[in-house]
Amino acid sequence: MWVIVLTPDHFMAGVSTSALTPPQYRRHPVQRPRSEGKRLLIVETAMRHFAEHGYHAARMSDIASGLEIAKGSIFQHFKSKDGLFFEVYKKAVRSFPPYLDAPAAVLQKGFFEILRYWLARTNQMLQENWVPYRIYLIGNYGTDLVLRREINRFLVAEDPYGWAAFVHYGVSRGDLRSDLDIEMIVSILEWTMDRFQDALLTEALDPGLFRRHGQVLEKKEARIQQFLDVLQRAIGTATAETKRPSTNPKPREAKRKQR
Amino acid sequence: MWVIVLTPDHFMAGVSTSALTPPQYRRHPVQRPRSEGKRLLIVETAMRHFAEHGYHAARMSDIASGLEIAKGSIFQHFKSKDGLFFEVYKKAVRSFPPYLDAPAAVLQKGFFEILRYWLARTNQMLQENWVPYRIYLIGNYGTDLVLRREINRFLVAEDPYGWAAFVHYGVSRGDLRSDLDIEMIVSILEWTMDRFQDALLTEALDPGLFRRHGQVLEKKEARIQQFLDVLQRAIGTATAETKRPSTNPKPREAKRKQR
DNA sequence: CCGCTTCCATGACTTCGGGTCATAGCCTCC
DNA sequence: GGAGGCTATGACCCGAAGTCATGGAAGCGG
Repeated sequence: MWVIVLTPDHFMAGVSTSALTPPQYRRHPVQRPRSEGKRLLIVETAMRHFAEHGYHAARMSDIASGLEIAKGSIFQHFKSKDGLFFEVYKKAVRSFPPYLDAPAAVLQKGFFEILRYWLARTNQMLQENWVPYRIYLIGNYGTDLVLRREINRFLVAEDPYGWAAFVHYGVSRGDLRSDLDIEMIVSILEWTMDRFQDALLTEALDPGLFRRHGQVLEKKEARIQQFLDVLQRAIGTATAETKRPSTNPKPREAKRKQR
Repeated sequence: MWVIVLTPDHFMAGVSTSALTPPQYRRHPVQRPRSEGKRLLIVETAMRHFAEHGYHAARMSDIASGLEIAKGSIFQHFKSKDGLFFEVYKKAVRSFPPYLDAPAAVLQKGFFEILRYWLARTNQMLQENWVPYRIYLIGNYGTDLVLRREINRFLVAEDPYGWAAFVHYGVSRGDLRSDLDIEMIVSILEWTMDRFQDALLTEALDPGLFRRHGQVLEKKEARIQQFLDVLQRAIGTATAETKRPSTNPKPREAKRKQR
């Protein structure tokens, strides 16, 4: 009944196109090298700018002058500011490691220990690599709904964290309940992990962006433990083992019974 | 080490001030009636506009002409577009019912049944009242990070859904685990409920904004059930009862044993 | 009833930044 | 070396947020 005004499909036509248009150059079978290289340069510079200033405060002219090219040139590579940011966002997100990219030793320990591994590394990874994380943050919470829509489509399509594979791994190991829709498990994980990591991250990246959790590193370990405990109960099988490594556990073999 | 560029405290000075400045009028003890009334009118009109067009596409001039006043006038009431939207957002969010505002009959049934009650009503409430919900959506995902920051501060301060009280209620009834930090429970709930409702809502409000969950009403009931089941395991006590009302249950009394 | 003060509405004006376009240069291939 | 089409350029446009000097209205003291 009400009118939803969202610019329809053709909105990001420029963006998607530029991403999907391989070489439609004349009859050259080879792709023009310059073009791709330039695009990449622009994306890299733009990423820094967006990360430093946020989406709205970033100026196309600054990005251009940072590259010592004309503003207009950027618009020949990327249809719009939105389009450029979208490319930046994709690049940033693609640089994140999938969950299953943990060391073999960690992989063996099972689903929740893998989660713990990544959560514990969150801070470190952030500090080594803050730019893409900030882009991720900006993309998720600091743009227009229209762009957000496009971003979500991308996330669904690419699943950069590899949730699907990871959850299947967990289910096949018997670490995760098999009586739930996979979809539901993935959703729950995405939602909570995103926000939990945001909470961990933004204490450093953007204090005050997210609610609560005022404490510092001391409690961090404990918080992660508690969070994993909750998750384990929610979607894990009742082996009740990964849950509390009371002090520091060793009995980790029985777990391999593979459901 | 890296530079976080966020306009500092004085950023929304105009906004906060305008909200916090009661009557500093001359020596009239009474507040000027005109001013408040006008502010309200503007906020109401602006809310419709923002809801219909989104944040960026909403034009201050349209809002003004919708009210048949000059654009400049709006800027005398609200320092900026951001400021106006923030007021709109606050008004929208304040109009939502707290969780504990369920009918007494529902309240008796315990924490998770209250959740179920509200989830089941989500669609209905949306349709009766889509404007503030859309404002909520826009505020959460469709603005700048700077604004988002302010919004979060507001949400923390006001807790419009009354999570704190609601969770305490749940704990005191023995519906919720008491071995977790209250903070953790509240966070988990906020995160998942927000997103779950978003998923339910945006199917209607903004298809494609959120990931997955393609199905329709048929499955909705089942999804709610599954979601509550997961939540129950995660943060609920093991009374294991609220969980599965197998078909359509009647035995709802035993629950009152109050832990 | 008159001047005075304070608030408020006005709309023309400024500023600023995203996006455009005609033009010129350049590269590759024939 | 000529032709055809990519690509860079920067002056330009346009739209929208935000400003400001002005005039008017409403209350107050006398």
